[in-house]
Amino acid sequence: MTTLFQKQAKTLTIASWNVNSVRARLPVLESWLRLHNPDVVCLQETKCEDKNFPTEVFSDLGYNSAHFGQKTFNGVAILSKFPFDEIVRDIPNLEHDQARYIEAGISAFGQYFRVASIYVPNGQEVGSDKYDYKLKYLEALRLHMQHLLSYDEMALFCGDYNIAPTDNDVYDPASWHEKILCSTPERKAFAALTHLGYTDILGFVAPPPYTWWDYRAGSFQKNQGLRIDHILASPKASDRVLFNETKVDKDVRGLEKSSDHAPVIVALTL
DNA sequence: ATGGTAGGCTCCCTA
Repeated sequence: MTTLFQKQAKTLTIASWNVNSVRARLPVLESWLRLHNPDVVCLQETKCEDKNFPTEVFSDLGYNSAHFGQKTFNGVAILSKFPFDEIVRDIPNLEHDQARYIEAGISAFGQYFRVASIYVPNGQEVGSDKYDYKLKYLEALRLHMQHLLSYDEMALFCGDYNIAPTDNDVYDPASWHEKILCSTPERKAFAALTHLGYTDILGFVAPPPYTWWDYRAGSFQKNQGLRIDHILASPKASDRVLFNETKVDKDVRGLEKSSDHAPVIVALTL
């Protein structure tokens, strides 16, 4: 028997998945959404313009969608069972170049929270122009996340950060030593985000769950993976995280025509 | 030092 004054705890599930082309991934993505039915989904590498985003497929599954895309490369989206109160495309005060960041304010069960879907540049090779761009991008992201901390909200920054935070997140640390995704400046840039006060939610799972396996050389079959997809939670959000329901859905990576990344999933109690 | 696969799109780039 509940009273008017008793609040019922609700669980909110949020998933993040680099799908490596939303249109190529539709069969796998659609069946995965039907099976897991997460409340909010952050997608990266949609690889299409807004006009080609399959909005109807997701609305048929009960999702509102917000997409920020471009032709051929990059592209990020947020799907939500709850309506969007606010949508921000691109990191504010960053000169627009590539579609890699979208953020939404969402109200669920009478509570407001913020979710961002992020696709950090890969960087290609340490010392390259693309590597410099990656580090600049991470600094702009840090400044934005620092600013948002002052809002004191529940906030989740989900996506493909293209950084393995420690050697524990790499199948063969010796062969990846100071290579792209693992170099010290990249790791310092990632640590700078957690040092702001955000929690790397998957970092508490043991053993560290890999989220990406190269398509090449049978990496998945040999479990030669890296943990590069992350969910960073603000203090108010991390207080609500159900850590035993935090995971990577490795199974879907083994399906035919799947992405080279697996989805990461977190649950919050509201 | 290089190759291996996948996606989008053009005979190559990004990952």
